[in-house]
Amino acid sequence: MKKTIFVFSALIVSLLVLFKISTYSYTSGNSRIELVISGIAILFFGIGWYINRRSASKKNIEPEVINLDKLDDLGISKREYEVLVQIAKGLSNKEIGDTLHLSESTVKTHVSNLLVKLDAKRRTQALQRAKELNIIAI
Amino acid sequence: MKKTIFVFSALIVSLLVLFKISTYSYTSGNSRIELVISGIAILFFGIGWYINRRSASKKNIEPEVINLDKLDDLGISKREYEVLVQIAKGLSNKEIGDTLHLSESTVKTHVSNLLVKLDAKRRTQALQRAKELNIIAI
DNA sequence: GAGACCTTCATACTAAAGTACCAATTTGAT
DNA sequence: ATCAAATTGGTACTTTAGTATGAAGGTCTC
Repeated sequence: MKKTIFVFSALIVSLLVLFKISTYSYTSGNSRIELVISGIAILFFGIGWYINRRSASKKNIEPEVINLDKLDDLGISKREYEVLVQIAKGLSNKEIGDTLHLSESTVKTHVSNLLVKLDAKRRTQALQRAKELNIIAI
Repeated sequence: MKKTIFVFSALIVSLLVLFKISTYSYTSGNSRIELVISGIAILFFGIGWYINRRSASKKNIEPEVINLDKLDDLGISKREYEVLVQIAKGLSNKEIGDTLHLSESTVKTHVSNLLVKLDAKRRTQALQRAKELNIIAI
């Protein structure tokens, strides 16, 4: 985010400089006008490239957009979802409890509820279902 | 993020307009030059956008190719891999035995070997590792 | 404020999963 | 043909996972 602002600010500044040069060349003859035009062309080519790359890379990180609306449909609560994410990371109930500051007992409760809501018998099946429903990252 | 890009783009456009107005006052006769410059700018912006989009979409066509060569590196046998695939489907050891016509005991042996070879403590962690290594489908 | 959830945790239990051995075939390569 | 690895299966055991049930505090809505 900060980087984006920085890059755009730099672009604006360079634009300012380019236009300043262009206005100079008006008064002192049209000798450098081609240079200015090509500079602007390169600059905007870069801008177009950059903007598209940003939006494209975002799409690549999460090709299937995580559908958080489905969580409501399935009745999965916020905390339960957090547990689900940790399951996907391959953690045990004990480890999930440590990372989320919960007792193993509480994690078991959340997992049990998740299994019912995802219509699964095991946590591995829950992961499979969650992937089908696009509610967790691949 | 998109909003930020939009705002900055709008800023650049307004800058363009401002400079156009300012240069009008300098040389009220040569209004064609600015038109040409801004036209070129827009054109190259579009070109940059388009080219990047082409290269980005090419990458998307083959997002994650399953790397079966890594199976050799990890020493995972054919049968073990078949078990791994069934684990990814969310099946239990008993169910895997039924689908592959094996005893649960044999499945357990394969799973245990898989866990060692994938450096995992649980089958869920094995799935996570296998996904990282691109040896199973997403 | 009563009811409906969510969150947290506990106990006690059953069911899987996983480990550590061992052992008999089968397959593949040298 | 021989040797190593793969495949299959077993027993006995420990560890997780999952179920059932209860309970208490918090939040939000009607």
